[in-house]
Amino acid sequence: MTNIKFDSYSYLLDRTARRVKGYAQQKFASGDFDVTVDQWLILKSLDNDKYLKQKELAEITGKDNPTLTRIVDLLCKKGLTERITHKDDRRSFTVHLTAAGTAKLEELSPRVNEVRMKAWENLTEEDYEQLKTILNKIYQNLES
Amino acid sequence: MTNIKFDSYSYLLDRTARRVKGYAQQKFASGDFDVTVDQWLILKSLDNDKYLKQKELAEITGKDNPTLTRIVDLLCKKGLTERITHKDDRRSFTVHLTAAGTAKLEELSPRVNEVRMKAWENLTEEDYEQLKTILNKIYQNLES
DNA sequence: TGCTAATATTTAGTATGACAAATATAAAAT
DNA sequence: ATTTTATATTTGTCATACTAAATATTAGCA
Repeated sequence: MTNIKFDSYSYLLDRTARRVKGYAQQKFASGDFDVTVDQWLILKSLDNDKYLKQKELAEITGKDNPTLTRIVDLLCKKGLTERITHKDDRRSFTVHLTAAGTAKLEELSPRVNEVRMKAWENLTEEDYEQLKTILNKIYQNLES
Repeated sequence: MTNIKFDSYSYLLDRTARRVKGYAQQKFASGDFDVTVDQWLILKSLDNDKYLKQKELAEITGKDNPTLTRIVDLLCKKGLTERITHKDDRRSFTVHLTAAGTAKLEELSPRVNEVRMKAWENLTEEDYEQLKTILNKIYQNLES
């Protein structure tokens, strides 16, 4: 018999993820962070790996290419990142942080962590580990 | 010290939820379900409670009012639901399934469950329970 | 070399999601 | 009874997703 509860689990997952993102977005907005949650994710990725092709950035952040293009567009318009033609492959752009982008990252890092923490209150270390494991299993179940 | 890992957990949650929804959406599309995942959620809610005000539907499905209005617009355009002026409150509409909507629900139910199951393969009963508990804790941490 | 297939990015179209403001109606208050 | 306040829905705007198609460039192969 097909089990009906999986549909509800999917809904629960979706709802929770939306609330976590929405809560952060509200705090980002009210705190005048001047970036969205998704834009922040790109900045952080570029802090870890200084020069990334958009393709790689998309891979790392789990965004598709069109979405990534638009987020990078917005970040460039804000002067936080810039596109540089890839030296070996003229199809590609390398994206990296500008000085302003680096400054923004420094400025926001502690404040973002502050905001992010709220969702995870009252969870034990074990909860984190279990959640991580389960989410990764689900992710892999749907791989390609 | 502010703990940096909460930002990654948030990302992991977001990424997983997007993949679960995206996977289902792909199957919905390739199987010619003719509804989106979110539209399906509305249909299912209307199957549980036959006559709901849009406000109530929004509450139940966790959508905001403008989003709900638009999803119902699409469902009505497809002839799967209809809006009826509320008898006591002319500000409100009551939404309910048409015959076509009921038929669609019958037809898709088993196929949706089939699709939804995939994400949860290899998870134990205990995993489900833990996930549910943890997600609900997170949800409540961010309540209003 | 020249042709074909693959890859990186962008553009276009539709749907969702959040927020603010507009509209219509109802309920509360004076 | 009239004014104020609250509620239900809609509309507008921007950002994010996903798909498909367009463009540019590179790589592989006959």
